[in-house]
Amino acid sequence: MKYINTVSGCKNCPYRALIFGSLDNKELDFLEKTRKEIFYKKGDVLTKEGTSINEFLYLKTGLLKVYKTRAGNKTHIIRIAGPSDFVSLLSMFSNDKYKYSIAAIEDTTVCVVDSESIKFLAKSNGEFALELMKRMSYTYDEIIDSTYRIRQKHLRGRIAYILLYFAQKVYRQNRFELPISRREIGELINMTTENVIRILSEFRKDQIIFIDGKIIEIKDIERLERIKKIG
Amino acid sequence: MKYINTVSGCKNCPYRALIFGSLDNKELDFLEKTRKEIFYKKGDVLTKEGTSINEFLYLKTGLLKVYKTRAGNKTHIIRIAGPSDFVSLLSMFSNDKYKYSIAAIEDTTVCVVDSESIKFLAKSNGEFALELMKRMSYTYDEIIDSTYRIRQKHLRGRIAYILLYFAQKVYRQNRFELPISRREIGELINMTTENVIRILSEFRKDQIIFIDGKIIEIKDIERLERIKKIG
DNA sequence: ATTTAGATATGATAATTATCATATTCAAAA
DNA sequence: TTTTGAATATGATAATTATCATATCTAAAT
Repeated sequence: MKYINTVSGCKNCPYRALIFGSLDNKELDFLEKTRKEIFYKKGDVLTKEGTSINEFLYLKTGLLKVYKTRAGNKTHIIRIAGPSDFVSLLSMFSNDKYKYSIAAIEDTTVCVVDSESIKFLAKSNGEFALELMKRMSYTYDEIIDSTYRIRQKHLRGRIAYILLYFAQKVYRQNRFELPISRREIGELINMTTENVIRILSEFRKDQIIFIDGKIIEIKDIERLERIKKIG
Repeated sequence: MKYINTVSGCKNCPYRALIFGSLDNKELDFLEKTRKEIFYKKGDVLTKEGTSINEFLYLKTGLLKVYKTRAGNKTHIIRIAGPSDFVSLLSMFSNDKYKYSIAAIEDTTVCVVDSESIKFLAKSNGEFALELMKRMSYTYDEIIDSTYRIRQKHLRGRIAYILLYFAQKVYRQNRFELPISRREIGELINMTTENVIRILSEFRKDQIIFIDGKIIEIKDIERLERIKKIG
């Protein structure tokens, strides 16, 4: 991680409206007092499950994974978070310890403000509190939805789901570089590493995708959509 | 459903401290203006996914299931909610439509207040807003946690999990009546009805449980705990 | 009282997925 | 450069789970 010289503050931040829309300039000044902008390299761990929550994280650029580690070192990736996701909203208001770990899966820039400042503003500004709740609830609902959606699919359907997720939601391109390993894909959509590799190979043989290491190109998106739906 | 004559108000409610601890008497009076107490019989549907959220529900006695219906009439039960659970917190602040359906799986009494009143108080009373967030976040975290915990277990482990859940968390007795059918158990822990029945029969043959229709008695709790852990 | 639909029950079989074994490639560290 | 460990890859097999078939039981509706 590396501190970045802050170029511009919250007031002109393109993401301001997403969550800080109800804060006035005075309140933003208050937030900025504890604000830091931090750069994390791919692979860096931002927070670890069980450690104290002191900061409110706010993703500007890059990609993070939110995950949980269970007995036997088994890891579940709960979600992938991108710009405009409010990744530390989870568990921040219910717990003083992180319930999830967060790591960068791409080079990432985050804004960090003191979590007590956020709580103070939530207390004093009801509009802001409602905005936080809205965001939080939306984020959680998405997690639950995708979990149940994935669990009813077969292996091929899950791989189709995750490839389309990266292509459509994250990179908005049919050709992209996977930010995570085959093992991590398995941790995200609940299957073994071998089967992730196997199904990807199947898709390659069926000319649905092109693979070169972590580079994936979707060649037959209709077919992939169909596989996602049925299986 | 049936309206109940309100005997005592929020001020003396045993659950007041759980979520309304930060509201003063004046604010409680405000809430009580729209407050109704409603009785639902087992099987009654309280809310349906997709309909407008107008009320804030607050479970006093009984048991509810929170569920989602997918394409092909496939149902997922997201959670079982009991007294002191704040069942309509989910999606209330992110959406004006329910994201989940709710039905009574036992005779149930709920308090209902206008959702706009709750939002008004959240806006004007920051402490209350934080309490709501805390509850909401806690509830969501529990759902996510149990989902991931269940999905890594085998069938026997899942049945052990759900039996111990009812015995320990819901009824606090080794002998209890299942509030849901075998099919619904499957919808909750992700397995087919046949396999739910089969594993229950296995447990009966192994003298781990006694079964008489919906009545279950856990005879060998240590063994069940072990099955829950390993499988 | 009879019908009927749904719930419970069990066996046989098919489908799905994990595990184990082994090989190769790749990238980081010595 | 060599070594080493992790990631990718593929096949064979075992384990797990779903599906299909069929039967009985139960409770609600006629």
